[in-house]
Amino acid sequence: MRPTTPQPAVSAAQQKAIILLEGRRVTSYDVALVAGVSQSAVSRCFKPGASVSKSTYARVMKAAQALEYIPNAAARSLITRRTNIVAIIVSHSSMLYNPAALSELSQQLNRRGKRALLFTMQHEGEIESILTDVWQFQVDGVVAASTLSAAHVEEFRRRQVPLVVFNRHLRDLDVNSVLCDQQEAARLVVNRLVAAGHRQFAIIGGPGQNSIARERLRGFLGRIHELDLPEAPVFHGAFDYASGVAGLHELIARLGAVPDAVMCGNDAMAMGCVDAARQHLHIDVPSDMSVVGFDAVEGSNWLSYELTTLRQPLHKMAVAAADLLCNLMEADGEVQAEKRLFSAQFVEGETARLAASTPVLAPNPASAQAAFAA
Amino acid sequence: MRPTTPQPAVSAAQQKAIILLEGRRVTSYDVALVAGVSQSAVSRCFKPGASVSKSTYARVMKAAQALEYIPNAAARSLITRRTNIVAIIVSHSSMLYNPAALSELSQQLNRRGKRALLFTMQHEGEIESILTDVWQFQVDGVVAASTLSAAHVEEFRRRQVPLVVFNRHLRDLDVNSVLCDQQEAARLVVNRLVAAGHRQFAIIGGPGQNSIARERLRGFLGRIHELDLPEAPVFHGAFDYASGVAGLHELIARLGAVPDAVMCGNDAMAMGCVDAARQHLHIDVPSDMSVVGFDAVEGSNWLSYELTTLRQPLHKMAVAAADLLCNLMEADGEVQAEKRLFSAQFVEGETARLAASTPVLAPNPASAQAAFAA
DNA sequence: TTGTAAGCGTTATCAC
DNA sequence: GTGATAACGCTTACAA
Repeated sequence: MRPTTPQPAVSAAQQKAIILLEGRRVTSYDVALVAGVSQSAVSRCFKPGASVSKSTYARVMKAAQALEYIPNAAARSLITRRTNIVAIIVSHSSMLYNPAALSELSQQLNRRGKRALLFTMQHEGEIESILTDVWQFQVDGVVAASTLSAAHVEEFRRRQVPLVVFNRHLRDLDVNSVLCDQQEAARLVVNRLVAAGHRQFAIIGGPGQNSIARERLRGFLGRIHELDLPEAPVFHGAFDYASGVAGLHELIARLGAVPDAVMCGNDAMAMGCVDAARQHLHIDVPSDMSVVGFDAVEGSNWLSYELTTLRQPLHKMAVAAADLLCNLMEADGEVQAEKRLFSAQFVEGETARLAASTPVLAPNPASAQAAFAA
Repeated sequence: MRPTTPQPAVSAAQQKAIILLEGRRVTSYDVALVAGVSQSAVSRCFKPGASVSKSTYARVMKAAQALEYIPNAAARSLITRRTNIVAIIVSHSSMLYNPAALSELSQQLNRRGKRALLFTMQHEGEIESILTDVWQFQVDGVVAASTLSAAHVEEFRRRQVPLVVFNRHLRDLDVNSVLCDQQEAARLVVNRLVAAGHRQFAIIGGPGQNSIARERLRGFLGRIHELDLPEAPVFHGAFDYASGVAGLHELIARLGAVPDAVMCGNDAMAMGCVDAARQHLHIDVPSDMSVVGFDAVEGSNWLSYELTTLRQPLHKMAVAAADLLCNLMEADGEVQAEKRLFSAQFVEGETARLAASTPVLAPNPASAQAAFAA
């Protein structure tokens, strides 16, 4: 009774020696040689759901293991036209100030079998060279946590590369996006503070070229205007702690008085503002002045601050972005652009005087006017 | 006088229509057709330093621009055996607690024409599937900011994939690494505190499975032992703020007294410790107790903390890692493994009582003994 | 189920 | 300088 499985044509050790000698990498052809099957049989064994007999599969896998064979993704993607790579474009600053978003995104993509090619952007100008590389690498899709021009968005469409914009409001552009409603959140802050009796506001905003900062500012100012409150001075900061410190000093100088509340474009600036108030100016926060931040970053809830701030549902947003992108990649055709809008959650904290937790004023302008008319 | 340059065989618009119709991507062959040259001429135009005549180059580039042609990286790397991709393997936690390191690394690689394929690791177990993908994508090199086993390191060697380990001390492994001397830094902390009269220490360490945390702890304990100081109780935290709070409470309970100084495995825990001391236990920091952190993260120098801590030269380290990796990729052969060791810088801050800024005790054991003997 | 052979889109070699 | 032509390592009809 001799074995039904034929002896391998070449021993694994022998073939491995040859490969090492020739200085090349292990290919499916090597595995085929050792397993005594055709090269295409090897290929089929690595394709889930292909029709291969149990015995061939076993022989191939044994040979593959012996040779430490791993399929070459470049060769595969050349023919399949899929790379399993998703590009993530992210600005340097959002990486430093909001690492959680990138971390969540990468994780959600991994979970769906995609790997992330990371593009970090220092200046707006870098976007061109980044996009060139994005096209070169033939990524399956892109998540952009950065501002894109209409021309760029159009190029994505022309090249048929699925794009999801993460937490940037691209006004008037028909583009898939996942975002948190920054204006709504900012308006909510004003409403909550007004309900507790604040009237004179001051604002420490983020960088003017940052779309999130602009949306937040727009929300603050719009709501203040709607409610006919005194004009609020604005300091344009850089999203860092020092801007919060400098901002408070300048705003008080400009107002000639301590405002009822300072609303900040992010938490780092809010913490700078709180510290400047307490330690430089001996203003009691929140008794004499309220301070509100944005983002609920690591550290905002620590005992020394317990900042009143807003939390974006980053986890949900990352899941939504990954889902949306994967759907687009499946569909492969033209799909109606979709925008998924999330709401930030108010974190009461201890740096703002607040009324009962249910806001007296409704969060949207129409019903707010109704409330006033009544 | 008719033009010397022949008319294009096909107009760009025409060819573009065909491509769109066939639903394929633009290839160098399309460009060749439009430019009226051979495909290999097109290829040469995109290879820097190839020999092409001015006029051919111009015609090719014009056609390429008209068709929005970008070379396909997969096809290129199939033949050149270079992908221009470097994998960065980083643990989830170091991404959250030290985003600057990743940011610097990605930047330095970009500067050298490499793109970063990001692998984030939640649990140690994921390393296997990550490495499988690393081999698949045929990356040119890997920067690992995570612990690797000897077997993994050996696999890198077998597969001839250049590896640089970033800020992990892989004991007894012959592997290229760039790291900050955590033990030296920890010993320096003890020295500085002892010089200012502290004797009874307590330690809030990081997670036991984290190599950096272990090194720091080893440094603290080793120096305390060498100096014959009272035994220091150790609390094992999780690198987060809450561990700092809980740690201080438990350490005081265990000691039955307030220690002279608490040394922490990172800044988040140190800030938790400072807050717990000041706000829960009404211990004055630094008059009644000193607290020292590690890493000098964003926030450690804010007014509410002004933490005494240690700064790793992350920028220099990222540059060194990128340099080292690029050299390895050039060399392509066996090179003696290199370890580049950096020193952390002491940040005096305001949470520790310190003597004159020059430490009385020398930082290394040999000379310290000499000092005692004298 | 399995093997043969034709691509995928480049770069590299080598005549001309 | 330029154009054939042969790789690179894989997937996928198609035939057996």
